Amino acid sequence: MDIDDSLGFLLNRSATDMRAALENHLAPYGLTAPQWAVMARVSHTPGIGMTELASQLGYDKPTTSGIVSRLEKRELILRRRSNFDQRAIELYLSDAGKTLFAALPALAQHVNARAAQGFNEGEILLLKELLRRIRQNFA
Amino acid sequence: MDIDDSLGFLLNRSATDMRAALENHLAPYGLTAPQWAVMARVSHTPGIGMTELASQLGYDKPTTSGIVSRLEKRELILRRRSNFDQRAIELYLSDAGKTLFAALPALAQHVNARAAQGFNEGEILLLKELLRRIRQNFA
DNA sequence: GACTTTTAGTTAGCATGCATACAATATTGT
DNA sequence: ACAATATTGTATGCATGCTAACTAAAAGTC
Repeated sequence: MDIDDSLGFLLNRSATDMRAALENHLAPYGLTAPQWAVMARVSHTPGIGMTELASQLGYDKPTTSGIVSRLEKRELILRRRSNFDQRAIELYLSDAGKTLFAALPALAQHVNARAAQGFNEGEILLLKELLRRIRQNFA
Repeated sequence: MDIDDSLGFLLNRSATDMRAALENHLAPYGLTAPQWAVMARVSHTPGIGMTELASQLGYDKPTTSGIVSRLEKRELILRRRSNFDQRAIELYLSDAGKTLFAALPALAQHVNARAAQGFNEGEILLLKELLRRIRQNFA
């Protein structure tokens, strides 16, 4: 049995390929895919906390904290202490972060469209459904 | 649109989940998934070179070289200079490596079976086919 | 044969991602 | 009120996985 016939290999490679395509578009802006994902979530939900952000991204907290720290160092994102819970922080895009994020073309759509080349609508939905079931089996 | 509805997210997460399950089984042996994959390939093709190994695994050469180095440090794998090409190396499992690899239960099958729980044969084949087409779109 | 180009592999640097351990604050139980 | 517990976030260490830059040896060109 050939290695590139295994489900794990195919999942790994297709995920990596798709991510690489995304990062190709992000490179001119100096962003990585996870950084872009963080900015997208914070842009969508200003004031989001670290735990909720990590949960939405599917990362653990240390990973998410690290990505946020690198974005903070570039002054694209702000950590603010919550007034209601001294442990919690609220995340916001800085003005520079908002400007940069607004300047990004519709990257996700573009990469998704490329991934879906040659597929019909039903096939994509089916693929997503199968992937969700795979995840369920490991939950 | 929810983030966990995107194809990229689903691919990434299902690949990570499956890999985590594999590493769960590998942990008692002190191996990671890529390390196991390297040992499996070298076991299958003794004397394989670094470039060919990297190609089969879908990694680049520096990544593969690093994984091999960590296995070599644990004396599970051997780097031998080729007699025909002074640049090339040939990879072999050490005796300890062979013993360890032989002691591993049929991990891939086990994890694959778990991933495929609730799927019929056709669905798995279809999923693999869809993933191959995704990869083609980014090739 | 000398020169150029390829090819095999490593080194260095960076950003994930993970597990573990920790500090600080909130919450709960009594 | 106060001790035990849970929760929020960070620090650390490690193994990927990538790009870019490099060395050494082989192959092609003239």
